[in-house]
Amino acid sequence: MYYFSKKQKLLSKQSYKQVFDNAEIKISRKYFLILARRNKQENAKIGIIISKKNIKHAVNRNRCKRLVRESFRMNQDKIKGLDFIFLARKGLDCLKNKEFYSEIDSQWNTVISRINPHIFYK
RNA sequence: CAAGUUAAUCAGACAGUCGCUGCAAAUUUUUUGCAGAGGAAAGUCCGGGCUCCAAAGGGAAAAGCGCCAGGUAACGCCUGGGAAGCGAAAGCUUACGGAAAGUGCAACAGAAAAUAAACCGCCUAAUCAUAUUAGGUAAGGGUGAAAAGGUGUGGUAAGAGCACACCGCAUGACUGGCAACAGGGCAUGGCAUUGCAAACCCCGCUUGGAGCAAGGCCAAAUAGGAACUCAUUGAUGCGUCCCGUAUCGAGUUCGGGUAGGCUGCUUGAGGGAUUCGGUGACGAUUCUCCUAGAUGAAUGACUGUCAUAUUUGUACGCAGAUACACAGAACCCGGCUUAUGAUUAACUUGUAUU
Repeated sequence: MYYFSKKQKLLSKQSYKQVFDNAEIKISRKYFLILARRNKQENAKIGIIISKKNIKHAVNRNRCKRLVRESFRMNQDKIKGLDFIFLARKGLDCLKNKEFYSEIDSQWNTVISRINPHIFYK
């Protein structure tokens, strides 16, 4: 089952800091930046950061968050045991939903390909 | 049909799959059921509730408001009325108290900007020879945002409320109105009081401060600490100042409150309907409904059908594609302001037809 609860979120300042300080993978694209780091748990976790500077209206910020979360939810079994931080850049809110998904879904695969030598999953 | 004015309503609908937040129930950790953004949730510009600050006291200062009456928990809001202004009209707009309490300012231009004044002009007199000096004048010219009532007749050296008629203005009574105010009616006055109070100011009314990160409870760590008794007149604090007022130093006895969690938290000046009162804002009455509570912050995604708009292809039956405004609750209400897609109704003006 694909579900998404508080277990899959980064909740505290410390856990954010850990990912920022020792990010093993960086994926930079035009509209966003993904940081990733291995954790010692089974779940994958994600934190989403969208600043007011980059996306002005609260409606669009919420929409981006929800779409990123949805994409993460559908792909989470591929990327177990990793902590992510998703940073939005300017212009992310201009994408339509379909374009949005095609942009992000492909990134999970590149994450796997980079991390694959180090990790085994059941 | 076109242009405009004023109100009101809606914010695509339904079904399925996966997911999130809260509540309830079961079973015990997973299921099932129910509920889950707005008219502006926005700007944070006003006004309250609620909470704490020391008993939230007195005075000064400061700030806000300002036609009248009503509504309201309250307001800088709303309703009705008055006045002034804008518009051809429907209608709209207004910081709309006081300038004879005092002070101040009025750029440039202009002769002069407020105890009036005299550049050109007009008139009189003198000199002198067509200009100068002295006086009178406020009709004409020019300047300005603004120039000390207007028009006409009489009058005069020329003129002037100097006099008269009409209009305007001021004051007083009277009439109407709760009042602001109104009155081509009455009396008095020859006209005084130029404008600016969004200059100081005066008058009237209002205002203590800070905010749910308020505040309360449970509580790892670490240092200060709390109660009682004794001593004392300087410091600190009460978020503008003064008055006023609270705390402190020593000894004894007790304990402490940051991370984190819980609470505050959603039943309320609540919504809907009926009847009654009121021009209306609104008030009263009875019945009925319960309708988000997140906290690295839920309310989403995908698919299908129908509906709306645009557009492409049309065999005029339809088929395909695209789009669907402004915008996201954070303690809660009442307003204001700004953003914005439609639809409907009433009214005004113009045109065409009958």
